[in-house]
Amino acid sequence: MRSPETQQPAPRRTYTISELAKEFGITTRTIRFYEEKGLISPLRDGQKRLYTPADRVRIKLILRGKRIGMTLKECVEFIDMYQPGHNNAEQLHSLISDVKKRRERLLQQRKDIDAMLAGLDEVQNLCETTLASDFPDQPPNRIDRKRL
Amino acid sequence: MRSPETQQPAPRRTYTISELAKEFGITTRTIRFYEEKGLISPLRDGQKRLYTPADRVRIKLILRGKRIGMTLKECVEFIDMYQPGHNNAEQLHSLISDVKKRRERLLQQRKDIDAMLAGLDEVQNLCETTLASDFPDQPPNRIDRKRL
DNA sequence: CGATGCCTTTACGTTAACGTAAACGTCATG
DNA sequence: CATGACGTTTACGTTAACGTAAAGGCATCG
Repeated sequence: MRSPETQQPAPRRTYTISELAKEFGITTRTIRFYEEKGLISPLRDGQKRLYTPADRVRIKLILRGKRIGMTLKECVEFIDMYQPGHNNAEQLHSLISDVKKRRERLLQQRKDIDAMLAGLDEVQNLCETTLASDFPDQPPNRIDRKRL
Repeated sequence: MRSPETQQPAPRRTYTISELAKEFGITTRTIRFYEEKGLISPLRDGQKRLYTPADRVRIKLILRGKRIGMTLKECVEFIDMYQPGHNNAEQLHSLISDVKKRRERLLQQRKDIDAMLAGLDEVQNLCETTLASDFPDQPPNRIDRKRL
């Protein structure tokens, strides 16, 4: 054999549907649903689905999108931005325009989040100072002693 | 008259439903729906709804929550954190615990957003360098000249 | 006084994103 | 060879968040 120790760089693995479901904390139904909607296209071993590392990444990206409130449609749109496939100048300009819009939305969302985080800080401070002043030296695990 | 020029500090205004709808770019149906779900409770002038500045703020907060993917239920929960109403130590501790959980989620969301923003930057750079190298000196507003 | 504009309520329709159940194949294992 | 543990397809159910339409009240404008 020529050149031993020259195996593929590693990502020669595949995943079953339940492996991925478990890893991501979702159901197999959800993964099949994403396929049904064209978000992923796993290989097949006979009947059974086989997921490549690339499929796994797509799912990861989908879930990331969902966490910030994107619809599945928006998730695909976003993921598709990464794929080249676009060639001519017009398409490139259009893509840049899309990128800019997306960025604006993301920046707005980050503003929203920062505002909410600030609010949470206030609330927590208020709670803690109230606790410190109204219930000083509260021993932990004190039995419920209501009024008097 | 005693102490003239001593009127209310200003927020003596109210809003109609369509005023708010227009301001926030939503429909009156949406606003009524929020009321139906108990998210807001406007005053009435006979039949007609009258919204106070406080109502307006609540709507603003709801929309902010929605922008980052919160459900309406979550929006109310979040808004309710601001309201005092909680008195005893147990409730305060519980509230602090809730605040911490919310903060974790928000921080995760911000991570997600930052990652996506980084991705967008990459895509845009790629587009622009491709444009610069493949289509140098492209005059702006060139008339559509397809093939030859 | 009829049309227009804004408001109301009631109620059925719609879309997204799955959940849930039924009914079946396939392999390994006791 | 029955029994799980996993996989499959098909199909109907569900929830959230409104959309849309029907039918009507009240004021104002020309």
